[in-house]
Amino acid sequence: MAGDLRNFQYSSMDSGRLFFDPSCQGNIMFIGNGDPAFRVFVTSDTCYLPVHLLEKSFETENKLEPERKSQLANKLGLQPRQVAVWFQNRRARWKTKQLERDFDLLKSSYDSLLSDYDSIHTENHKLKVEVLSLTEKLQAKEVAAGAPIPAPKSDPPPLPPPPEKEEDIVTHTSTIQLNVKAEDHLSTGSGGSAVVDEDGPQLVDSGDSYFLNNDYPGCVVQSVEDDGSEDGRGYLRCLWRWNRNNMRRESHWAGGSGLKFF
DNA sequence: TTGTGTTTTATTGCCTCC
DNA sequence: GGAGGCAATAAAACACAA
Repeated sequence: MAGDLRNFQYSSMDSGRLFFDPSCQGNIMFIGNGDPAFRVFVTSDTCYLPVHLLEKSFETENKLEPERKSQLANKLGLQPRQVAVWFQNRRARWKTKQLERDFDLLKSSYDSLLSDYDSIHTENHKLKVEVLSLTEKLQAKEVAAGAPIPAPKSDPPPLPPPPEKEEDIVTHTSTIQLNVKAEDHLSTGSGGSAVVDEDGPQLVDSGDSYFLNNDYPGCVVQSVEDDGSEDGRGYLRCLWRWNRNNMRRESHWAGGSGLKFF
């Protein structure tokens, strides 16, 4: 094959010596000794290795219509089937990468939620301690004034300390009885203050719309009182819950929509 | 040099759409 | 029924550490 060797630099990764083939109308060169498998496409300002040409085409459209397949195959000196296979494998690689990106996004979202959970849990504990302290002060004041003292229904046991690691949260959460009923939540209305359920220490609503609910064991539930639909109904929605073995949180599970209308 | 892990190319079987 | 897509996987090439 007639021609000469020229320096080639496509990028920091792709460089070397090219065999320039003047018989190819000046726009195709070959890496090394001219093996057609290593041809390079040259425009006025850019060199394309075959894979670059395929990549460029893939960026434009990741599906390959027959006409474009034939064009690429002709240009690259490949069988149309090889071009099709390349696109197929390229789509598979893209999908894998996309899954990795999605996973990273979900993980950062999960970490953020976990952080929110921790701070809410800490705040919850502080408020409970404050309620107990104020209750004791009130009782002492009533004793001093000679007023009859209503017997407390029960002394809520102290909450365990807030979890610090994900594994701790699993254990810790399983120690809390989730027995606040939806009515309890709804009856707290717009007061916005933390409420201690009279059966125990499960507090749960700070007046916002996230709480624990017996209809959804293990769930953190959101109450949506007006979903914007014409029927005017609201609904409860399980935002996430611990899976069966309390090993991890899950936001979707088989067997239900996670919605309960009221 | 060799064992091991990764990447790329190609094949197979199944599914969907026209 | 044929074309094309996808998932799974085999085979070859390649990279790299011991």
